[in-house]
Order: sequence, then structure tokens, then C-alpha cells
Amino acid sequence: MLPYPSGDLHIGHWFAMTPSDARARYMRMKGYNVLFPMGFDAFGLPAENAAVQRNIHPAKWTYANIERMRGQLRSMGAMFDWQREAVTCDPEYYRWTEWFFKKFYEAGLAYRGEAMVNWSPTLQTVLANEQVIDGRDERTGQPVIQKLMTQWFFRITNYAEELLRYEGVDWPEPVKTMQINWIGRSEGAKVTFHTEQNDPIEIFTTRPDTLWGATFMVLAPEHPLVSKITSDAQREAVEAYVEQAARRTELERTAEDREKTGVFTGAFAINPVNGERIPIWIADYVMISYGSGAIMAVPAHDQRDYEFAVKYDLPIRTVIEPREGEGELVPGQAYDGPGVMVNSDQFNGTISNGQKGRKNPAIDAVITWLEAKGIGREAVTYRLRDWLISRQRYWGAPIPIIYKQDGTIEAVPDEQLPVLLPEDVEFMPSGRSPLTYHEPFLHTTASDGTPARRETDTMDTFMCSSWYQYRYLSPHYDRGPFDPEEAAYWLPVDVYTGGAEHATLHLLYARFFIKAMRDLGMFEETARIMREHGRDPEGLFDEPWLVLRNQGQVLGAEREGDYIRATGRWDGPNKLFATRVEVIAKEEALEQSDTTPTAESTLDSGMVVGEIMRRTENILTVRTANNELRTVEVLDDAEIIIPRIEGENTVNQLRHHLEVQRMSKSKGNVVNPDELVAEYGADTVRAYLMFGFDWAKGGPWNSEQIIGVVRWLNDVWNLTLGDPPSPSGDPRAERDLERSVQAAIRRVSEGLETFSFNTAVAGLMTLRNDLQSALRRGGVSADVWRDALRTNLLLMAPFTPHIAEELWERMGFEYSVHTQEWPAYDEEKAARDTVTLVVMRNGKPIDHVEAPADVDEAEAKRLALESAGARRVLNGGEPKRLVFVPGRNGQEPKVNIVV
RNA sequence: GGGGGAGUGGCGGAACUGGCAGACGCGCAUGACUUAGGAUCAUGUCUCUUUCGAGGUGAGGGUUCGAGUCCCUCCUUCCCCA
Repeated sequence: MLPYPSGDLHIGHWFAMTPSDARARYMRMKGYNVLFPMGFDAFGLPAENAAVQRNIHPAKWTYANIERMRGQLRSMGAMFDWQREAVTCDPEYYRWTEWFFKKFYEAGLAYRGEAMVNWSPTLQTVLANEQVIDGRDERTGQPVIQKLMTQWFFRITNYAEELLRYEGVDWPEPVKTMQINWIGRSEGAKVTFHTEQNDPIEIFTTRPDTLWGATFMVLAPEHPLVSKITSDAQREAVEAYVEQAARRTELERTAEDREKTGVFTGAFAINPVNGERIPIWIADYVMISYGSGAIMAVPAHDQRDYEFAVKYDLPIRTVIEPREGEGELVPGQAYDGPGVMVNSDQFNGTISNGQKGRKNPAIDAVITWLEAKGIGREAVTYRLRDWLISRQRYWGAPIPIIYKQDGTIEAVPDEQLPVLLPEDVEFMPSGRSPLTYHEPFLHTTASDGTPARRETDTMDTFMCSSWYQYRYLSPHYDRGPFDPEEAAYWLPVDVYTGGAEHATLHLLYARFFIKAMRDLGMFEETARIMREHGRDPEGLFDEPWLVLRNQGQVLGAEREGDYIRATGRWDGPNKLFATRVEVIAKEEALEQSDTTPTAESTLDSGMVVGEIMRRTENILTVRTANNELRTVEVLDDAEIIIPRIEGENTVNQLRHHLEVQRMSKSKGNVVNPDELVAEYGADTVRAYLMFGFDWAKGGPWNSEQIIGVVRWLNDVWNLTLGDPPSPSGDPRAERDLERSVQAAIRRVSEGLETFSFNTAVAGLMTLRNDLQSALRRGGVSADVWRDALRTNLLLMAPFTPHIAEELWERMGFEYSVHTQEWPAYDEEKAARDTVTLVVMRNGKPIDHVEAPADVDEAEAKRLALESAGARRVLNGGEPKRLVFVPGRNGQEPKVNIVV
């Protein structure tokens, strides 16, 4: 894990990390040597924002946060190996981030290219897609435009094919599916059209079988040919459209429910398959960054093209006709199902079976023909684009590149790495990166002694987090990013946990990284050492993590807002100026139904009754009993009455409704783990987070149930330190207790193995219950009792490390509980002497009878038929059939009587 | 629109490859003991029925001796992509 040091540890960090810690502790007790490191993803924009807003240097802000978070992380009682801590903004770390960039650059995996980016003219920087909301910068609300800029990229697309394979890894299916969709492999053909002036336009299509239905072409507004081919008559309209398109975000442009727009360029192209002259349009639903930035439009068989054609009255020609039972042509819709080719010259009658690529006979035949004629060729494209890693920001790892006066590019020599971020920088309120005007940083010397200028862009922080697991192996190693000796011992990473929201970012980038590292020979020394020690390195450097599990998110709890009665003067039908606001009982508020202003009430007797849904300063949004929303503006001198708060009340004390949603400071629904730890103790908070939620799912926070964990720990404390049950043992009672202990070992171990932390804790609570009843019933000797308590503490150790250690010591055992061996499950001890045979009628239980544990089929059937329940159900008749289900995995055997 | 999750008591959630639905906990109810603490202890707690019993996992259908689990249709909701 590599958290961002945002300042305060969140309950979400506890939720993600403490179960993971429990599992690590369990594996350690199982005898494994476990590496459980921690570090910080310390570069990034929030630090720079803090610098601009509060005039604090990003480094100072970041390191102060890290220091604070280290303390908070320690309060978890996790077994983090702090000696291996890595901090990505430390030159000791980013030296190697730069080194990776350089190696990728030298191998042709990093390149400079043009891309459409979100550019904020006010901030003078490129923004990430996540920072752009509705075409505006989320921070300042100023418009963001699409701009073609030269940027640094990694050729992740080189690995598109390999990234689609997940050999030998145990990853959640949804994550794999998301990545596969993101990579978006499509099979088809590339076909070259020509304009009438003979300029080639290459297009990619997954449906070469519909080439004869192409009635027009569409170019992206940014396509380089646009200005060249546009006719004088159309030039003004085209230029206006291009400018307008630049102001829209990609999301807006491709939204399906949006009406398609476009402009005719005045130029025509020749369809190479039939020589037809077709018009060339531009439209913003075609993206320059996707494919070749040009499409052939087949309105009869593509919905977007269809809508476009209808709007601009362009011809629509059906070239695939469904046969009987294959679906039908629906008016107003494009047909994309199977059928036979028509209106397609010599291909008429060829079957298009709806499959993709060569598996479709029509596509197969057309591609073969295109290749023979030299018009086109078979091609595979990917939706995945190269990874844009440059950011016009200060607080990131510098890109170790210099630009010489002659226009050539040179990488910074290894011995000069890292290129250090200058610390004496000043931030302009514009947000422009200070690197762009920091003279000593900018000016440098090339290898031939000529003056040169440094690259001022820095790297995307996902770059830092793509390789951190290797730095954890040896965070201070200075001859490479990691020590091959350590790597040979520890790699590959066995288990990785994190949120599913990283599926197409971090998790994909890290996969690309290890594959690139492998291909650049960065693991060769590691592999050699592995072989020396008899380990086979084959396939160990293909994927970053063998097992991946996603945890869910703890959300803010839902809370009702205050129910109020506001009185005052109406200002229109939905707004009230309140002179008096009183918090009243919910029931009372719900009785009040209609609050529509009447002629009389507009003056001074207006009233709004309901729940406060939102409050911004003195403006309340109130939901009435009949579910209407009204605005109440509380006047400065208004009387506020809140019975639960003594003394004079203000409008700020009114509570508004909180939805179940992500925690954030601005919503005021943040749960502070420090406060919980102060109140309940770290062990209780750990155990509650593991017990109260399905870890993979998460859910809204609810502190009412934490009391169950408190009681459990109190009970364990009392049981462990209390008096043993009785001096003499009764074999039956002791056997019962032994079975309980064994069942607990099994449940807790299984829970930890399968990331089912809630059932593991439930198993511990069940053992507590069994210990309590054993104590109450008596018959357990002091030795057996002590042994049961001892096992209980061992099982608790991963979950509640502090209490387990304390009780372990008080019982007089040798330090430490955490270095003990995990108790072994003993099938024989867990076995029951007799079992309860379940008698069922048509799958529903009707009776239970005692049977020997090893009861066989014949005996079970006999016992079942003799049972009172069976006799009642059969009532003298014969069963149609008897089905015996043997007891396995601790389940009871069953006999189903079919009647 | 496409893809992927999820839907189980008043609540959080269990249920392994189809095999006693509701483990464990919260809450609630009744009783006990205390009436100084977030008490504690016992019993109960899916629904209907006095009982016997019957029904029950978003809705409807199907496969099966047997379905929360598998298949089909639909509804709701969350996430990802468009």
C-alpha cells in the first residue's frame, strides 16, 4: 500500500489496512516470512494547491502530513515494516522514477507526441480528466478547452495484446473485465479512401462488410486535412464549428443522447470499393485521438451515423438484410444484426453472421478481396491509448530530458540523476508551474558542452506508484531501483489489496511496468540469483501481483436533518423569509401536510414545516411532508429555537440531512478514527471494521454496533483473568470444549484465508460463547481450560494484537503471542461422535434423529423412515424415492423423502 | 445504450462445489439482579397459525429429489464505459 499523505488518516485507511494486517499477521504465525511495508505516494497536485492557497512549500506541507500520518498509522497496531518505508517525493526514490523514464526512452517506450488535452487558460496547465467537471475546472469553475499539445507518452499500447491475458494470476473478474473493456480490442480492416484531390484518408472499420453502404465520410474537427479540403464556400462555417468543438470535453462530444452536429466541408471522397463520390463532413462525435480521426459513415448499420444522416438529409443505403428469423429492419434505427450482403456488387448474398473479424464469412471475404486489390488490409485496433505522463506542474518527478539549441533531445546522463526539483521556487497564483520560470533549473549544458534547456514538465504520479513494490525491497539501495538479492528472495508479490476504483489506472499501469521492466532485462540479475538458490524464475516477472483483492468503501452514515417549523413572509410560492424557526418533533412535522402560500399568508403568516435537507449559510432547503422542496431564508434577527441545545441558538446549529455517500470534509460526514481509538481502543476499532462489514463491499458507517465488539473483548478479558471452572474434569464436557476450540480454529483460519474477515470474527465470538457456557456448566479441568484460553488468544492475535499480547503475558506465557505458531486444526478432535440426521420431505426438514457419525446410506434411510416426522408425512404410504446426502465438511447428513 | 456487481429479518451481515435460510452481532421484548456508570445475567425474537402445521431470500416463470445459490423474462440500485 502507498497512501497519499493528505493530512489526516481516514476511517477508510483503517478499513483497507487493518484486515490486510490481520491476514499478514496470520501468515506470519503460519510460519511465513511476511513483508508488510508502508510508504507514501507523496507527489501530486494537492500539495501544490496548498502552496498556492496557503503559501506553504509543497515539500514542507507533504513532509508535515507524512509525519502526522506515520503517527496515526502506528496507532493501528499494524505490523508495518517501517525500515522499508519509501517516500516517492524523496530524491532517493525519484532518482529511480527518472531512471525508469530514461530506460523507457532509450528503448523507444517513451516518446514525445501530440495529444488533445484539457487545457485551462486561466491556470496555464493541463488538467487530468478527473479534474474537469462539465467542461470546467473543478477548482476555479473556469472553462477548460481541448488543445493539441506536445506531451510525453509511454507506449503502453505495445503491450495491449499481452495486457489482455491474465495467466497465473488470481484477480477479481470485474477488474479483469474492466481492463479488457478499457483496452477495447477490435478486429476489422483499415481501408484507404481518397479525396477528389487525391489526398489519402485512412479509416478503420470493424464492419468492412458494410463498405458499400458508406454514403459519406466524417472527419474529426481537428483532423489535419480539414483546412486543406474545405471549399471556400464552406470555410466560414467549418472554422466556426472547429472552434466550437474545441470547447467541448470528450465526454460531452460522445454522449449518445446528445444531438449530433456537423458541417459539410464542400469536399468529396471516392469510395474505393465502388468508385462512388461521397461528401466529406466534419462532426465532433469523431475524435482525433481515436483511430485515425476519420470514419466512413454507414448510416444504415450504425446508429450514430444514422442519426447524423437523418438530421442532414444524407442518403441511407441498406447493405445487410436480415433473413427470416434474424431480426428485422426497424424504421428510425440502424440495423447491426446478422443478414446477407445486398447492394454490394459481387458480394451480394454473402452471409454476415454477426460475429466479429474473420469469423464472419462476409468480413472474411471482403478483407481478402481488399487485400488482393490493395485497397485495405486486415487490422486490429485498440481503444487503449498511450499513457500520457507529462504534467505541467512542479510537484512531481522531473522528466530527465534536455533540449539542445539545435532542436535535438538528449536524456540526462545516469550519473547526473536525479534531476533535482529546485526548492527555492515561488508560486504564482496563476498556478503555472514555477519550473517554467526558474532560471537555474531551466538552463543546463548538453553533453557536447552547448547550452540546453531542461524539460519543465514533471511526471504523472501514477508513474511513482507503478513500481513502488520493488522499492520496498530495498528503499536505500543506490545501485538500482531495487536490490536483486532482495528481489530474488521476496518476489513476486503474493497478495495485493486495494480499491477497485484503480482498475483502469494504477492496476493497469503497474502491469505495463513489470512487463516493460522484464523486456528491458531489469530482472535478469534477480532471475540469476533465484536460479542459484534453486528457484525457477520462469513467469515470475509477468504480473505485478499474483493475488488481488478489492475492498469496498466505508461511506458516511445517513442522518436525518432537523424537522422545523419556520414562520415568516412568503416571497413567491417556494421561498419564505423566516422570522422564527423552531425545531419540532418528526411526528409533528409529518402531520403538517400542505404549506402552499395563500393570499392571506403571503403577508406575515407564511409557514414551512419539514426536514432540513440542505443548509448554506442562512438558506435552508426544507422537504415538506408531501415531498416538496422549499427554500427558507432565515433573517438575521430571526428567533431560532432548538430544544436539544440550551441557551440562545443560531442558524448554524440547525442540523441538515446527510445522505449515504462518500465521506468528505465539505459534507461534514467524516468519521475520525483517532477519536474512535481514543474512545474504544485500537483493537476494538480494528475488530469492528472487520466484523461489521462485508470487506469487499463496504457500506455506510454505523457506530451503534461497535458495542458488540466491546462486549466480546470485555468477556474475553474476564474469562481469561477469571477463575478456572472446576478442579476435576468431566471427559464429556472437556470433549465438547475441545470440539468448540477446533471449530473456531477452522472458521477463523478459513475466514482469514478467504478475506472473509467478518465470519472470522464471528467464529471468535462463537468461541467466546462456548467458553462461557463451558464455564457455567462446569466439568472442565484447569489444564484443559487454560489450554482453550490459550488457543483463543492465539486466534485473536491477528485481529486484536494489543489485548491478545496483554492477556498472553498475564497468563504467564512467553513473549510474544505474535511469534507463536498458529494453532493447527485437528480433524479428529473436531469430529463428532454422533450426528443429527436431518429428515426432509421434498427438500423441507420435517424431523431430526441422532445417528452415528459414520452412518451409511442404508442405515440413514432406515432411521429416517422410522422417524416420527416421516411416519406422519407418509401416513402409512410408500415414499416415491429416497435421496441420501452424506454429511461432509461439517454438515449433517440428510435423507430426503420424495412423496 | 453497452459491460460488471448487488438485492436475504427492524439493522449490519452469514450460508463452502445446489443440501436444515437467517450463523455472529446490533436493536427490540419479557423476566432476574442491581436501582453509580455505554450496566450485567437469563429467555425469546422471519411471517402466518392458540396448537398441529404452512409459507418465506426484489417480481414472475423454469430445471432439480432438493434452488438464496443454476437458466429465462422483468424491476430496483451501485460501479465502469459510452
